[in-house]
Amino acid sequence: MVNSLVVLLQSIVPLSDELMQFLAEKLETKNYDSGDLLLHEGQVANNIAFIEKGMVRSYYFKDNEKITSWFMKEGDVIISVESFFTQKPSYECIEALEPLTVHQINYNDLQYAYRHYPEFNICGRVLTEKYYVMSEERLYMLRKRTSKEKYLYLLDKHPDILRRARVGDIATFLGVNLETLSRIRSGKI
Amino acid sequence: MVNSLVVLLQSIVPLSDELMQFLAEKLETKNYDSGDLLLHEGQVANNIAFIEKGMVRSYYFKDNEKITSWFMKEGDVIISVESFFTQKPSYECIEALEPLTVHQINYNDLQYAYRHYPEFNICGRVLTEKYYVMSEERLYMLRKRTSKEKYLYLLDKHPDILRRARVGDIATFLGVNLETLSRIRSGKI
DNA sequence: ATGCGATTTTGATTTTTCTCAAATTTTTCG
DNA sequence: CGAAAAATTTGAGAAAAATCAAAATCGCAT
Repeated sequence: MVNSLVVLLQSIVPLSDELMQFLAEKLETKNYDSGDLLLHEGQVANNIAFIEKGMVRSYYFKDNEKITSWFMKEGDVIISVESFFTQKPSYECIEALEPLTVHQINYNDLQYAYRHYPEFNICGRVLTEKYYVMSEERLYMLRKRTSKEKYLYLLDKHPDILRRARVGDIATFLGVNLETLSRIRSGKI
Repeated sequence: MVNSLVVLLQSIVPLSDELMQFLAEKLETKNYDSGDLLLHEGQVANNIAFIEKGMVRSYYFKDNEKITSWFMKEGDVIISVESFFTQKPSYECIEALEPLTVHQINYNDLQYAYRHYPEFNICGRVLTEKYYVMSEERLYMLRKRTSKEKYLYLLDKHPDILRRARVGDIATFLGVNLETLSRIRSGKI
């Protein structure tokens, strides 16, 4: 069901019947297994997806190491920001960390909706604003000085991530060594 | 003159004469001296401003230290993202680092423009997308491991900031000690 | 030009974090 | 269930960065 997405959009601005009809036609539901990639490095992000169930992370390569850029879960709208907005090849991958169900719409259909249903631009703007604010919050977190401060902030704001994601993936997100994070978690630091 | 702002907006989407008229009426030009605050901590960000000339930084307090969150300069649109979008009191301050000229519009007028001139939402969305991408780029920079890597990345992408801003302000932005940054700059690290 | 305050640089030492290596625990799947 | 793989924890030593203290330089106002 696409219901939870409709609820989200309607909470921003009432949608016309035609727009609802258009979205219902264009939205595609997809399922992934844990470990599957929704977006590969070098590929242009062609879809924007709403997570019905499960969790993903985006990551990029640096010196052959996978660096996590963020985690997203049910209720979130996911894209590779830069690639989708600029329609250039992505430096990021998006990986399912759990069995995953998403509803997605492609770039062209989305742009069509923006052009033909003016109120939909409000949805687009408000959602973009929301994700921008969240991006700034991650910046706030990463500028914390010590590894322990970063960990504690993440624990406070996103305890679910610490429960559901791997230590190694969280470590690269925080810019901390895997072993250091393990020591922090077990109270040795 | 508000010309450079109009050029920016028109490059995103053609604006109707009425909208241009509305903006011309509502935009207010303000000048600040170096060191002046455009936004104080605890104040709700009421204006979104386009920088005609000069540079600013946003910062917040942590343990009585001012932590720089970003630098913005001529051609940029500046706000305290979180406070303006959510209309809650800001944890950030915005400080002029040089003599500054901005053109600003207040929150209510902007919301009015979004409601009455649908095409203006496109401007809003596209600008927000652009700043979102830039925010993600800062995250990329901060996740670099060593202090030197962060410095070199900033030098590569924003050499003007390194020229125009104080070492101490750049240091808190990068999450690096002032003395460490000084040593990196002089090649001792 | 000159002196004061702010900013930046330099030095020595301590603390934090990383690295490498290995042991342990957990998860996956035939 | 049980073996293999993956993930996490632990330990010891090395490297990076922070801290504290002081000197040097810069920028501005008189």
